[in-house]
Amino acid sequence: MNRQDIVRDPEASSSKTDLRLWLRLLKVQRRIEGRLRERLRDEFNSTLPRFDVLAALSSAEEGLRMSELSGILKVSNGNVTGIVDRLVADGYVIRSPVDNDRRATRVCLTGAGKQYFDVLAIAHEGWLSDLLARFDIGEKKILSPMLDRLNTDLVTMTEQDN
Amino acid sequence: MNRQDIVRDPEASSSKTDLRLWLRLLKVQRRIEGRLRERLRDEFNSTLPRFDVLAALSSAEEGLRMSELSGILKVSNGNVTGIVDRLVADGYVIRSPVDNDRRATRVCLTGAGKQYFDVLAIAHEGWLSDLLARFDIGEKKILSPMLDRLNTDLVTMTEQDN
DNA sequence: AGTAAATATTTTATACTTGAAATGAATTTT
DNA sequence: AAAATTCATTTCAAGTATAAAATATTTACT
Repeated sequence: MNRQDIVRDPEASSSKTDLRLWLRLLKVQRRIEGRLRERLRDEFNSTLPRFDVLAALSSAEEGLRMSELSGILKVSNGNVTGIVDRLVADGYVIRSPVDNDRRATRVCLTGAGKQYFDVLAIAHEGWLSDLLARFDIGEKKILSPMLDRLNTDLVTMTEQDN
Repeated sequence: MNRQDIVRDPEASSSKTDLRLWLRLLKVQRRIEGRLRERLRDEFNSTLPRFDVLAALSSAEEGLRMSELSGILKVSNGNVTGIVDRLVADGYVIRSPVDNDRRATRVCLTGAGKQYFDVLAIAHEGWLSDLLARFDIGEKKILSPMLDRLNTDLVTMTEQDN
């Protein structure tokens, strides 16, 4: 069975199907992300990367190290440095030293940051809820765990952390 | 039925479910995109935005205007200007005037651009195929059209073009 | 203890991205 | 036709993103 045969058989060759699947996923992701970014900008004069950092910190009672933040958000260290710099300037987060390790920095929400994020989070959840309102509830129940399995498979393929 | 009741009823309140769905989609998208970017950089010293522009042009026999490009890729006009600038500098695309409209610019692949993209496209398809290899084939068949429907619903909600 | 290796973060260079303003050209209105 | 509007693109300012180099610190090894 040579390459030609593989390509002619719709069952055996899934690479075009895979490509289409990826492009569709990307299209959905871009549309949702674009909408969320637009709302954050227009209604809160904020951005998605800022929101992501605040969200990560808000689920960490004791704050997070810079490297934990970049690990959770899956972005580079240097990137987090810049975003945290701006959030510090705005008074929403603070950097503090870590006991017994002077290399590391702990980043925490300030009181103002907590208050601010609580408002953002409710709005964010609402926007998402609105965006997905027309999508069939039954399909959601299938799609969500399927994406979770896909992610698990990807983790296996890429041999990285979850 | 007040807000508390809604929140307590797992069927009636889907905003948490929607949030989880979005976060899962995002996680999958970031992982795949990260991998593709890594490969493009390591194996071809290129980037995803460049690839996207070349891909769009490669399906357009007569080339595309700048605004058509940004429309297809769903990125801003100014963004496309920069990426095309670099592709022109590399000799992969050319800008040419459009008859009867001196405001517009047509962007086309050069011969070198076509050759280059053909190589990239095959590699790209292969990487994707590898990444999705472990994901159940039956699930793919369900997931792909479901994402398509989700996109359609989103288009309705956001009242923009497809 | 003293050196080497590993770790956490920042800095740097470059590229991508947006939204808004600016420019130049075509179309519509008066 | 002149003026106003719309349109296509570029420019600009600010923010986001990566990879790689630099810095500072900690841990491991001898």
